[in-house]
Amino acid sequence: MTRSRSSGADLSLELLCLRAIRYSREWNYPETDGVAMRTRISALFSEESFIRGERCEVAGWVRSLRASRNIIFMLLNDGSDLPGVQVVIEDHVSGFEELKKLGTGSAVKVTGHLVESPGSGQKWDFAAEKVEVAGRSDESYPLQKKRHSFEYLRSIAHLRPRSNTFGAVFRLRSNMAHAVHSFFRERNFLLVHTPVITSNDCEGGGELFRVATMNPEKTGAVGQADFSDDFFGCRTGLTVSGQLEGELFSLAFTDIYTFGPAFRAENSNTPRHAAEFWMVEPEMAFADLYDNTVLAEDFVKYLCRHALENSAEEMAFFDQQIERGVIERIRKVAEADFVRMEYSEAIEHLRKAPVSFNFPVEWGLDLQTEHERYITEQVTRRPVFILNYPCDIKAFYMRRNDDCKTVAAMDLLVPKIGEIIGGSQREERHDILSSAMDAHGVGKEQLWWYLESRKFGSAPHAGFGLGFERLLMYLSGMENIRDVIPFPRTPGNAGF
RNA sequence: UCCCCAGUAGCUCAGUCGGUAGAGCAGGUGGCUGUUAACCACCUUGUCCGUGGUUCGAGUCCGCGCUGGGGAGCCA
Repeated sequence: MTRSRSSGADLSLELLCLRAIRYSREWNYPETDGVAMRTRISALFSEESFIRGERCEVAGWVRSLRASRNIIFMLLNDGSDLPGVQVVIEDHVSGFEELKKLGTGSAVKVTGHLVESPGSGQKWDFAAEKVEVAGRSDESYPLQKKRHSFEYLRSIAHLRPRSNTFGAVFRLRSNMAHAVHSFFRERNFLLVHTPVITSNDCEGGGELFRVATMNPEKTGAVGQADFSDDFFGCRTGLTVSGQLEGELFSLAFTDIYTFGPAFRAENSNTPRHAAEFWMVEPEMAFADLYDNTVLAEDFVKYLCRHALENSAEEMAFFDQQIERGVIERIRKVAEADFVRMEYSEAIEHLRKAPVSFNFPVEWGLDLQTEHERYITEQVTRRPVFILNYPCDIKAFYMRRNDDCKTVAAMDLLVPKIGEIIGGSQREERHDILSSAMDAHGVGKEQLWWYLESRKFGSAPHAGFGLGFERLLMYLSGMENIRDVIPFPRTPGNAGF
């Protein structure tokens, strides 16, 4: 729907496209009476021809409607921006009396033009010449102009994207997904789509959802089922991570990343966990743990800057409605130098802490949420990498350090959220990886290919995983992961 | 999965000491020449989450269950 023409484009192709658009426009909108095409509301205020008052057509859903005898004010939103546009309908417009009764949520197309608004709430009005009702909204439309609780909005997930908050959240989500790709593309990382269905259920990342075509009512309990007769001929499930396959690609394309869904069948009931979520997982060959922290720091800062610059309207909304000061908080992260701290040093800080913790602090034990938040909120007061954890509390694939007590793991902790990134340098030495798999009880029969990658040109490599939804929570101030996922899956919830 | 809290009209919530159900908003009707969560008048709306118990009587007290929220664990 762009109205500007790129100069270098293939002209004949462009003409074909324009003709196709024209045909489709005539098909879809036979009564538009010479108006070029539908204009997105966000484009209305940024293009000079519309500001001069050129006639055009906007289409969207009614957010609110105020009618008096001779005039109707209709707030129209098409999802392209937060405020939408106020459509002013005067009594000469065809169907005026019927339009007065139009319900909130109705879908309408309006032909008209921008005029400067004499009112005080907005700069521009859209003066209607013609209003077509595409779809009326029933009087039971559940979204009201006043504030709803997020809990209630979750129960109407089919309609909540039409609310201000979720409009902002999902525009931010879309922008940040693009930012993830642009960050890695600028650095010449290869995007790899790792499989969603996997046969290795021992990646260390929690319970798998089973994938099968067999009918459990006929074959009995899954534990007794014979998977050799099933579709894949073996036990399969939904992936918990694309990392292992990502490593294989990094050993061919050097720098790669995956960005896709991951699934965990854990019975987690917290505001930070979902059964289906999206992960960003870069992997770099010929890179060590330090390189990994550099990439992670650049990545997080890039994403913060991107949100502030490219979702400024949404960030201003979050700052006002969701979390006061969120813009300043994100700006500080974008400018901060992240701290790098050894696990052992973190333990020392915790032992010396003038506060008491509910969980014990001792070298060899994992850091609890309360410990992580103390470090990043009280000790460093900025994002901090915790490096080189004891091997016993980390996954089998992490590289054993020379002290034989720690592995080259890293967690990035940020104020308010805690862990936002987890990663490591990978064990590239065949014999050490082999014994680590034995020690962790990881089946080599299933992961033979992973182990074998260490036989043919194995190289030092490192990578990390960033939970995309946790990033969105961090950027927006939204406090429940269910409110940054379009249709969230959590225990007992897959209804939409 | 464990601990704590909550569930009353379509939504947000009030409901006193256990005495028989309320407000605002939404919706409906009418009014209003420029509104801004419009305003004014009138009107409609209840399995008080379910279930069992205590009691002359339960929205209110007790048990169990369901759902939601917060915290913890698991983790991203």
